[in-house]
Amino acid sequence: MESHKAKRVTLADVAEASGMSKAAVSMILNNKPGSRLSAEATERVRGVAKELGYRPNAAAQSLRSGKTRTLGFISDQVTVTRFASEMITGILRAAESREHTVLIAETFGKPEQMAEAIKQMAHRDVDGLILGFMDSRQRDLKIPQTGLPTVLVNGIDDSPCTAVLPNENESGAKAVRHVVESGARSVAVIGELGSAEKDPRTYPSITRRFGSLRRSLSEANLEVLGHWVLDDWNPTDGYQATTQMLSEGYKPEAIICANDRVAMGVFQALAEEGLTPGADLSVLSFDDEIIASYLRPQLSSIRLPYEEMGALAVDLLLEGSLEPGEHQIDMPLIERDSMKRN
Amino acid sequence: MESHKAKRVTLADVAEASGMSKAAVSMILNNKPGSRLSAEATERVRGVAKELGYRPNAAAQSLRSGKTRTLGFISDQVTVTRFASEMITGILRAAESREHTVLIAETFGKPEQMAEAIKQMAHRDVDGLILGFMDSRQRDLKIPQTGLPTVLVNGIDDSPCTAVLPNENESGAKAVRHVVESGARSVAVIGELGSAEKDPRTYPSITRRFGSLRRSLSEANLEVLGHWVLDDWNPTDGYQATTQMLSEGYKPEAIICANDRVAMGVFQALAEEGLTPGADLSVLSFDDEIIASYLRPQLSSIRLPYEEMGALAVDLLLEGSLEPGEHQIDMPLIERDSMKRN
DNA sequence: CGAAAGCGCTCAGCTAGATTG
DNA sequence: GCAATCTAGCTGAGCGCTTTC
Repeated sequence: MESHKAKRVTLADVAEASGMSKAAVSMILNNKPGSRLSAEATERVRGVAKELGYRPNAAAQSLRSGKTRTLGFISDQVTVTRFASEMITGILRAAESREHTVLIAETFGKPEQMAEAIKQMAHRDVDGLILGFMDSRQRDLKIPQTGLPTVLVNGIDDSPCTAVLPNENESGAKAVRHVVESGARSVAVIGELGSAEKDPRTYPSITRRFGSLRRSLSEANLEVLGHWVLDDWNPTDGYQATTQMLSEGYKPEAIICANDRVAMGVFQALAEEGLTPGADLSVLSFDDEIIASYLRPQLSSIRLPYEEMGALAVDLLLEGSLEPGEHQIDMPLIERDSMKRN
Repeated sequence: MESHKAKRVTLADVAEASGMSKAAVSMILNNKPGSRLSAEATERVRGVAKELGYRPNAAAQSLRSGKTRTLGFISDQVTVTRFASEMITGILRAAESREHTVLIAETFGKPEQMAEAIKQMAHRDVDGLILGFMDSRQRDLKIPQTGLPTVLVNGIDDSPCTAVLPNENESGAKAVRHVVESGARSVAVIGELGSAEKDPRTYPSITRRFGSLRRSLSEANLEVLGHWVLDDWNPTDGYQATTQMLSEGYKPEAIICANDRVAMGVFQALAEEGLTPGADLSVLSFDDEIIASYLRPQLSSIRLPYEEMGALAVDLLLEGSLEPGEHQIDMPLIERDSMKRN
């Protein structure tokens, strides 16, 4: 008679069924080096294990070994943009290839929940911790000092730590170069953020993006028709700025937008004036959100490489090379149809 | 002399430091009912635990208790739309309020990886499993029979199981009602999917959405100016269908779009003809993706309630009420500015 | 290749002393 | 004065696994 509860198969069951000791079975199933077990026994144990449907108990393994083969990912917000999703994908891919699983938590945009989330992860004894910041405006991360190996993604902190960031220090230069190569002679920049640059720590990405842009613009052989400063980066903002620019008589051959959402607004304003990106003028943007490919024509954009960033964070954690410092990842230019070839 | 490795504080340490037994400390820290320990002792133990920075070892607890307080979430794809993110958010919120953490995995769109992912979760002994399907076209889920309590979100399977779905059986009716109430006399439906309805199991949502639409349309006092069947649901498809419709001379007072991406294309085509949604005619859509609020004017849409779906899945799992069957969640109408008031 | 010792924790069961009838 | 009952806590076994010896 079987017991009522289909008890889970344990190492001991396999050992008994195969006439071996638990130790031997353990060694075989983990193919430990240094063990000299007969091929015949190895074969037999493997067979029995499979037949019985043996599955090691992770809790027991962790308890014994002190390693959980688990990574923790805490996001300030699993937002609505593609960014969180791609970061998760990158993390999952990298973690899987190293045979780790990932625990996920979110602070729901409330910084004070960070400590709680980290405590949860510590309780779970994750082997490493990834802190992802979607809303990169956040400041004063208040990262509790656990002993956990930690890497920040898309965020920086005052305390020395390992961080992975997009290479915004080059992104503006890349944009300008692309515009120059397209043959445009004049350019307008739409979307500089009014408050953003007051505190570089608050908006590191934004500050760097525009810093790079401005430096490159001043060196390039381009007539700069002005910067339009916005309060926010939504389509409406881009729409209004563009409408105003057009009404003031400016006719730039190229427009560089702060991001794709403002570019969407730019497209709308342009359309109302009968202007078509890619044909009448060039539009280039940053981020490469999903809407970039929805626009007509499709928008060329300099991509935020979140998936790569997530993957790198995992590699850093599992490679053990955690000296404090920044790792910058190239932002690739995604060429689509919004640039006019002159 | 302290040992070199700052050994982690265990229950035994707290017990010793407070002059109690491990059992007593365990009871106190877990405030077990039925135990009658002096208030004084309770106080003292709590104090010592905090002072020492005691943190229970989750692996040991799991091993002993057989419960991991962990839920597994496997997604077929952590896509680029808002859906996966919202589902995760819902799951995280619900799980947190019940003091569970969540392990996440993805099949990267490869159905054959589902078995592997589930095995991972089983190995980790999750207390429950949530299978999320973003790409609801998937068929033949091939869910390995683990003994794990499982709920499907946005997917159905041949085997009897608990599933959470959006209430698409009413979504079409809701749309038609809203159009009728707006005072429109004629309507066009853009975006019926050619292949979708051949197999209701393959696209349950789509099939139901259009089933509901068609039933309601036939009962409503509306002139139906035709259904435009599309191959896919991207902006380009909506754009082309609308352009063609307009060129054939149709002038519906309202357009119902299969989803927001299609609606985006519809907006583009309308704009080219000088037609403004909300002023010249009504446009209503489904899903309420992020782009719905980016469009000009903002798009009214019947929302896919992914966050609620995720949360319900958790509740179901943790409540233990897992009879096979479907739980349908209302799809709320998000009113914005694309409906013309007649 | 086996025996045995735990990893840190929880749970059922026990006990020593204080209070009652 | 003594058995019965409480009070307040302790003991020990063992979860399933890995790792000396």
